[in-house]
Amino acid sequence: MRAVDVLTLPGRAVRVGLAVDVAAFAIGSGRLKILLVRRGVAPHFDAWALPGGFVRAEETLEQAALRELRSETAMDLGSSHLEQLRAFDDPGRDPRGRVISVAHLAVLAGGLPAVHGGDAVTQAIWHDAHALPPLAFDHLRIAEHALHRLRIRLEYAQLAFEFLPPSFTLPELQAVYEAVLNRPLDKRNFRKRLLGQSFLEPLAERRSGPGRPARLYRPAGQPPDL
Amino acid sequence: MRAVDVLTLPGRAVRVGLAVDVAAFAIGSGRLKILLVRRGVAPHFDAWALPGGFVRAEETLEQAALRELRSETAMDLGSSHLEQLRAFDDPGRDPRGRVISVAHLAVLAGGLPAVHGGDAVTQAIWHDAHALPPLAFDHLRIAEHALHRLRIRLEYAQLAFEFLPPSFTLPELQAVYEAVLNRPLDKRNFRKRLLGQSFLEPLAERRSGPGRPARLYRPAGQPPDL
DNA sequence: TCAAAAGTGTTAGCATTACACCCATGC
DNA sequence: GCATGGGTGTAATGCTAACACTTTTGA
Repeated sequence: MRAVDVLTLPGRAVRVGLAVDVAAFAIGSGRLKILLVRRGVAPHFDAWALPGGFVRAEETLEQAALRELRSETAMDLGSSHLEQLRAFDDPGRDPRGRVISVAHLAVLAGGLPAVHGGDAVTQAIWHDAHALPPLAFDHLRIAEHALHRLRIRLEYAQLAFEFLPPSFTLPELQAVYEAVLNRPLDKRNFRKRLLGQSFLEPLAERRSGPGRPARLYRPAGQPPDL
Repeated sequence: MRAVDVLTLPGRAVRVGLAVDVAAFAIGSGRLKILLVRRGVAPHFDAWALPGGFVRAEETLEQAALRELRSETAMDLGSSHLEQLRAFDDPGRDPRGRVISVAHLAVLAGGLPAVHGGDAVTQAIWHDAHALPPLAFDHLRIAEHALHRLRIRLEYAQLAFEFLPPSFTLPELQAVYEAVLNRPLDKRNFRKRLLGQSFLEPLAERRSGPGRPARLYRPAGQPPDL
């Protein structure tokens, strides 16, 4: 690949800091959680924030997002869903000067992965996504934008599956919808709607526990196994 | 405001070129048009492209988009709709090196404003948006993304009004929908749907021409005049 | 046999689609 | 009076929302 720092730009072209921030969601105890870090450096020392940081010259925005998640929270996104939201560019959003941040939405499968503080961060926690504390920079706006997009994707794409392991029961899927939308749904209507569109493929096995065992499903359109 | 080029970034932080590109749409002859420029400089000399260019240190993304539109096509967006789409960051999208472009969607009111070539551009034209020629960089992807967003906004927000002058007739509004969706709509169903949701406020006047004069409307929720 | 959770149908209201004729004006 | 485009209603269909009991298992 071409060297990047020799990029020749027109005279007045930008020397702007480019950052990424990530709103990472997961489900824990039936509630929607968002990943927050406590900043260990200025500016906004000790404030809660979304994980994120500056993009390096040789990486894509997505790679930067993955790297920051790993270094700040010790969490590996693996094959989880990651999508770009938009750039936030309010002048004054960063007291250090002109920094534009490209926000991302991540969705973690299968509960709350362990996280802990790392580079430039003293803590990393999963916080209730419907009751956010004050956040550094414009991260509250970013988090709200991310939640909004998440809800749209839930209805519109099949993003709910991304919160779950490869196979799951319908009550588990319904719990995801309820956690993200933050309201209860009718069981019969939910099943009718989800099974009606053929996004789901029933599996032979069932999941047992207390009560009647539930049928397992997986997202349709996958090869039987791999 | 703080000086920007003295921004101190962590050692390995980015020195990436930051650009904006604009997919600007308008309606002409009942068809959806998109604004294209013919490049007068390398790279992609002489190729068609979306208007755009590098962001300067002191401006926002939106200001950069407006400035590039003005300097490349001599078009002033005025109070027209402008919204950000997303950042495009494929490594290799620009042969000069690492350049990330934040794409924007613009909607022009009241037909096709005059445009002509300007800085670094030999021509500016309104081209049929449903039959795009090959475009420089990844601008075809950007244009398709913009068209997709435009269609979503049409149904979901009230973006159709942005193509029209402050007051307009229902047949004019329907023509906007038909141009953007690129298919005919039923007149009765269209009127029922639009008048049912109370987005429209009827005005006293009518617009005359050949045939029966049409009632004028304006978007609801505006003060009576200003 | 009891507790716990999974599973199952019907009805009413609402939105969407398809479809054809009369109305108001200018020339 | 005729050409031009604006304006109007109804019936069928599909989707959404509300609602309560039975089934299957483990303890």
